[in-house]
Amino acid sequence: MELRHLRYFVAVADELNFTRAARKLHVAQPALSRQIRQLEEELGVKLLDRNHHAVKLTRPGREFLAEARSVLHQSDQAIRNARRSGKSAQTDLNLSYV
Amino acid sequence: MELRHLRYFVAVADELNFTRAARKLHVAQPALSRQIRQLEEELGVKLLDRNHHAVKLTRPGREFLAEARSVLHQSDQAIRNARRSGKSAQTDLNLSYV
DNA sequence: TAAAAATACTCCATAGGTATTTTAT
DNA sequence: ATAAAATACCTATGGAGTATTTTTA
Repeated sequence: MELRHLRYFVAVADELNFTRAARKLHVAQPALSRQIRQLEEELGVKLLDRNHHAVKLTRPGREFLAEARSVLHQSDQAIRNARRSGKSAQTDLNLSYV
Repeated sequence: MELRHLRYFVAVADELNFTRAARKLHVAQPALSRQIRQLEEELGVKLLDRNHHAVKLTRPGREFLAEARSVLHQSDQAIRNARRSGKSAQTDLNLSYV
């Protein structure tokens, strides 16, 4: 599993529509379908009910969605913090040269 | 950034040695080096000091390490929960057929 | 000079694209 | 008939491997 799977799943869960989600993600719809299927296969869990015109989260899907959002949020925070921390480390470095 | 970058970074941070970390990850050392470099480039932050024989975490690296571990832990939990949730959803499904 | 990381390439796995089919309304 | 997802097939990006070079302790 990679963050890409979580990003894609969250997009589909938000749209409840593969075609629209794919557009938002700037990928083709079949590519998105494949990644979601791959995720479900790796988890061994059906996350979405595709009932033709109506995409619906399963119960495990709803639970996984909350955790996926949380992981993505946390990884974004890690990136932000690293960039901030990098800048201040740079400042420290400069100071040590004064 | 993908989870792979975090897995690789944590492995190097644990070993403080690219060669050993690569062995543990079952990848070649140059592949590992590239992914770490890529991560640093994406973050715009040097995470590791490679001082030839001595790999050391930078300060931003130490902070990022804690968050990387946390993200990986959380994503593992999400996988576990999904599998558990999937099983119980299956049980529910069966029950509804009784 | 010996160790470890970085480079330079090559290769291939797989993410992604296009075209088409299937499905259910 | 239409809209949306799945399938089939192809392309190509980039992750990974091998061989080699660089670096400095």
